[in-house]
Amino acid sequence: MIEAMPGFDTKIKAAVRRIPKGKVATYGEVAGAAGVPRAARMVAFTLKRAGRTLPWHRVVGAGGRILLRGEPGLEQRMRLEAEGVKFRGGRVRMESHGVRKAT
DNA sequence: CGGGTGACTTCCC
DNA sequence: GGGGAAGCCACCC
Repeated sequence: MIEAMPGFDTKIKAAVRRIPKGKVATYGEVAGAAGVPRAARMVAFTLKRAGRTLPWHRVVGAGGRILLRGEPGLEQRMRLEAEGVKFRGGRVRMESHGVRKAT
């Protein structure tokens, strides 16, 4: 109703945008929110294509690992920390920031 | 329409 | 904990 089933990348953007500040979501989560849990790769690719119009830095890999390499990955970690996200080793504390419930 | 690609995920050693 | 391989999906040319 409020939407007419837009393209995938559109849903990805919407999902990423609704990630609360100080929290992070995995590609799989975002993909799931978009309707296809297995399209995690697509999420990453779409995010890149989307550009900086969304909080892409709130999207991390499974387990809270930053998959980005080089500068962008470093920047992402810095941004997350700036939002209050805590890291352990080189991973986000999904137990506290994971949108998903901790088991 | 077909093929290549990727910021993925998961399993196994 | 680290490395390698396979599977999956949608986008782009």
